[in-house]
Amino acid sequence: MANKIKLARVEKGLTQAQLAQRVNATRQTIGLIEKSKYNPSLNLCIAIANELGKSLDDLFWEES
Amino acid sequence: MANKIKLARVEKGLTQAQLAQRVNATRQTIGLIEKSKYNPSLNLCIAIANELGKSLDDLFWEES
DNA sequence: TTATAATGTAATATATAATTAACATTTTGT
DNA sequence: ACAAAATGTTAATTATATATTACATTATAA
Repeated sequence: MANKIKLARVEKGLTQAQLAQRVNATRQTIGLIEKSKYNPSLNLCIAIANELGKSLDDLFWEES
Repeated sequence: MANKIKLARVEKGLTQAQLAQRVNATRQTIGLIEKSKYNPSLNLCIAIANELGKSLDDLFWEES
């Protein structure tokens, strides 16, 4: 699940720091979201999705 | 945007309090999210979506 | 109308997301 | 191998989502 975000980021040719800057977050926050089971805010999720050209479902949804 | 959640909830025949209980939140939190006065956590968004039979995009995504 | 359920809303308290700073480790390029 | 960039990770602090309590207002049904 986390790797979907990392994959989308790398496909865009962005570092964690670059993505963080573009969504007004810190590198550490991006790293934690990509890695462990962080629980980010909806607004941050939306900003990340917009920046990576994906939707919320693309990055954060798991079919149950 | 906020009304999408309210609409989905009413379609399911649930009150704010009932939905809140099922997603381990409070009635007030649900009410504020419906009024889009809050920035809920991803986990809560996912719980709400699952409970209402919708996806994240269905409830929280706006095409930009 | 009257009672009751549902929702709105505000104050304070608590849990945790997110920041900041710092240093360690890994990766990448030369 | 070496240096630089990228990422990992931890501790302390700040910002804010969420809970709790309480009361007000609006809907719904008898």
